[in-house]
Amino acid sequence: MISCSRAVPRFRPLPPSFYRRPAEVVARDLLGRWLVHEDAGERLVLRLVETEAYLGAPDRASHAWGGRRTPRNESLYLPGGHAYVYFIYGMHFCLNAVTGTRDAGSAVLLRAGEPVEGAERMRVHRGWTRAPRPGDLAGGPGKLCQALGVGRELDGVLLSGPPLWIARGEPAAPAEIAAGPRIGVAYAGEAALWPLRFAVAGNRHVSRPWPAGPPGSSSAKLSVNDF
DNA sequence: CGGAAGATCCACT
DNA sequence: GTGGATCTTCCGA
Repeated sequence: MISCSRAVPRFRPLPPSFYRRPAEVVARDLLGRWLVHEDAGERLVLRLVETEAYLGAPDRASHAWGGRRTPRNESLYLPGGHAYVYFIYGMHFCLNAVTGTRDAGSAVLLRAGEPVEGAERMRVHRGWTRAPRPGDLAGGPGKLCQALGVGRELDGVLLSGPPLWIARGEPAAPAEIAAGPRIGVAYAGEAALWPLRFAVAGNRHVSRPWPAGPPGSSSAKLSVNDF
């Protein structure tokens, strides 16, 4: 039999060229995509519902602010399409997709996802004994990594195939994308207010309730070019 | 070399 | 809504 069995269209990875665009563009375009981690024969899949863009040197909230370069954030300077994983608060990991060209220092933080496959395994990873509620498994950057079993060993890997990649999935329509200020970056001054947090409007798996706005408004019209 | 802060999460009041 | 956990990393002295 001819080996034509390589087709895995359902989990076809996004190409590196997808990531070699501005972080705020990639952050929007990642919503609805599938984040896949394969480990020890088990496949865990999340549909991304919340992201944040970090713009590099000009962005005070970014680990690459002012061109800061240390052993810890070295992979943040890889070409777009690589993973940047870091350890924070003494107990959590956060996963980013690096964007732009080599040395740009820009990335997208993957903040929340909705279980698509392997929810039972994610529940075990997260330590839940009872039925989790929406957001319990991957409704936050630390939770997302714990649910998928992502740690520092994946720092710097290419996100275009096993063990960790992002697949085409079901991209969110631009009209259903909400934008707002990023979370946990108050120290960044004015940059903290830039509308670089994106989510699928109304999705129950986001990390936090969306900032109060006019009822029914998704602030989808907020332009990232306005600052 | 020491101190302080951190792209978080959870339990508790 | 508030505070504690927990420890690596970084910067200033």
